[in-house]
Amino acid sequence: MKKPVAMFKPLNKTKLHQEIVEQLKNRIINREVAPGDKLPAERALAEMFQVNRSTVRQALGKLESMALVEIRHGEGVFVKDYLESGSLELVQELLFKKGALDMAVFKNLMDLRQLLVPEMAWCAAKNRTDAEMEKIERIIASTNEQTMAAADMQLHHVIARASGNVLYVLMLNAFTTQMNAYYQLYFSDPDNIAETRRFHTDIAEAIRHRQPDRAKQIMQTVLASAAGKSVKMLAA
Amino acid sequence: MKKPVAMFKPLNKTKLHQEIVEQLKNRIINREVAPGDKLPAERALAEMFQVNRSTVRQALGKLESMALVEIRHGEGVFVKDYLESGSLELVQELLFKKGALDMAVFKNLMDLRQLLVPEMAWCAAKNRTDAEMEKIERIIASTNEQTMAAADMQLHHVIARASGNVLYVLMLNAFTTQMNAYYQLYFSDPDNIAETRRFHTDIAEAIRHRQPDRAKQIMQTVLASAAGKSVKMLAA
DNA sequence: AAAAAGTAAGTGGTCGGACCACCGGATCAT
DNA sequence: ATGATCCGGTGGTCCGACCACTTACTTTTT
Repeated sequence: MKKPVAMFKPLNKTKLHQEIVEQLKNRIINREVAPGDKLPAERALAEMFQVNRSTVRQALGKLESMALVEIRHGEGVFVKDYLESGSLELVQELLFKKGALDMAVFKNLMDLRQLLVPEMAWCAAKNRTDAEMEKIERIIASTNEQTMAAADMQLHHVIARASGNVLYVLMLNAFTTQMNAYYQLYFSDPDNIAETRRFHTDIAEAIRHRQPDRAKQIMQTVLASAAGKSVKMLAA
Repeated sequence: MKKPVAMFKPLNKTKLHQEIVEQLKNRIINREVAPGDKLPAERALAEMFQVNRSTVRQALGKLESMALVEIRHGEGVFVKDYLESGSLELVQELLFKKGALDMAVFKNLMDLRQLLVPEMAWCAAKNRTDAEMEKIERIIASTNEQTMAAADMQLHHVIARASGNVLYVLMLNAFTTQMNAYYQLYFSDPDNIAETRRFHTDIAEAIRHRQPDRAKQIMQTVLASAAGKSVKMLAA
């Protein structure tokens, strides 16, 4: 398989059940259907969407594992309050609630990042193994302007693993997955690329020398700077 | 509908697809199948589990939304590395990986809690509305020894909402959902119930008077104490 | 010989239609 | 009233068929 370098991106071959998930998810998150409401029966939904019942069932199953609905055998499908039970996967939906990016949620995300990631770096500087240190340096060495976005994500991931706390890794995954668009915007500015490169060498050095406080401080500075710039860029 | 006070709890009417999810999930998390491995075809799995293919498909769909597998049309189902992509829902599975509670993961969880929850309280004391304050006091007023566990969870939830950061709420959900067993153990000690009651009035006062630093400090103290006790209780 | 086109087999995606399991309310018998 | 029974609505599972996509192999063309 050859890699299409600057080829067109493959079209959305949206699967039917995915589309159903999207529609229902949006209506639930936008509160067009209230928590506690009963959804139409599977057979009725199938009729409405003009698809087979098994397709509807597949979609409902996914909504259930997102804790957006509760399926009760013999009774029906009921909408849940996602603020009561929803999981972190919902971040992406909340970020783009009414089509546009919700600035309040974005700031929430930045705040949380500002809290978590520096602490993560602190732990990494304290607990890292030599193998992990090597991996960090390999990532930094083998990157260039084009791949900076990917490298930055990888680096964060390795740092999370080096922290010795699995939960940091899982948490980072939840955010990372849907931040691509934002990363692309951020790294469209060459200044940011240069700054990130500097940051990478700095944080690597702090972790190499096992200096938790310094690693934490570097992260704090960089994130604060990045968050500030992002808000400005997104305002435009 | 009457509330069954100390009634028997409903039995496990395990659905077939749930059981399939369990089996596959465990094998993946315990690395019995490696990331990148191809699972048997749906038709083959159906044969092995002695169920219909649609049941298998339902299970695979759930595994996919947990980011444990990747389903590629025309190719097959492939195991993903949950550390690369898994979400916070996996906490429960990791906690009980080989049947028993994994102490390392439990400590990870406590660490994360110690980082997040005090910050959450800080924000709540800063941003709370009067309506939220009322809700807090209502919860505290209407609780007794029996309902302390539930009240504590509710309180945390309201504080999360009062923080003004949706992500705290979602994050708390991810943990809260599967902490019932732990809560039950913790509140089996009357001393802990009494201490929690004191804590509730303290934190409420700090939030009422909008004293972020004090709220944070109270949370830190209480969580540190609770974490310490828990580790001891679980060792037994 | 190399490249292109075609073909077949394997796999996930959707379909429709059937039956089973479960719940809630109405009805009936006591 | 109380309990038993029935019945309609709903989710859970099953079957077997066909469609859509991918891969590897074969054939044809150049």
